[in-house]
Amino acid sequence: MAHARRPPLVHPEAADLNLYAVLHALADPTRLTIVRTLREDLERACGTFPVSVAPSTLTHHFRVLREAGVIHQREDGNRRWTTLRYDDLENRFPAVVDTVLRAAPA
Amino acid sequence: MAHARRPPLVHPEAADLNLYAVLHALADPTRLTIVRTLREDLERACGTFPVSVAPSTLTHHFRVLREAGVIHQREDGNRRWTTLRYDDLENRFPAVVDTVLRAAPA
DNA sequence: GATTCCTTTCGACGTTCGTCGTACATCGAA
DNA sequence: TTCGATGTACGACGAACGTCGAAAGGAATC
Repeated sequence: MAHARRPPLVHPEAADLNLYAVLHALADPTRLTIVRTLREDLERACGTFPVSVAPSTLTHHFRVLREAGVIHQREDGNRRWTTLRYDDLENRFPAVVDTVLRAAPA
Repeated sequence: MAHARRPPLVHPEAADLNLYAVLHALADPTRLTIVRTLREDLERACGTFPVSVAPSTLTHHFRVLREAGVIHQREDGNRRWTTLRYDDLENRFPAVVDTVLRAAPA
């Protein structure tokens, strides 16, 4: 019987998204770079983001984004693929993501 | 010769506003309530906001907002009047304030 | 002067943050 | 089976956070 080798990834329900958690998640240069990258490319592996922090730091930022409901991650072999939960975010907080991205320095 | 009795209030230049500082400032229920109140009423005295924290905590939140460039405060007697720096915010980060306010729970 | 009101400063508290190094687990390929 | 690549978990660190109470300053009023 198949079961998860690693603790399963927890994603909040769309209805449970919290604006303050989302804003906090966006209020960091590394994390906002991740979000902008995902807004352009649909899906990415963890190691392929144009950020310059240690791998363990990157894992931390992914957790913050994931627990805030900003991103979704799925396992595939020893890779972890990440997508933006754009529809859920739009539904709960219309225009927030794009407005923030437009305001952010490139 | 007139001079300030209290340390003068420091406000960042409009050109120095930092998006991450602004997002962090908005990512707190008490502070976002202050911003929403100021978006409706132009100017308010410190003690007149519909928030329920200790006075010293309120002072802390005002400092966070002021140093992020979100609000402006001026002295008048023993009152401190607060306004939203809406034009400066719009200029640097168009639509961010209203989009966030629209997304926030009432 | 004395009093009262508005707001701040200070110090404290427990918590969370962003960062990292190290160690580990998993997978795919040689 | 061994190796390298990918990504996580854990523990640590200094710094900042949100909160409060106590004390104080300055202004208006009695």
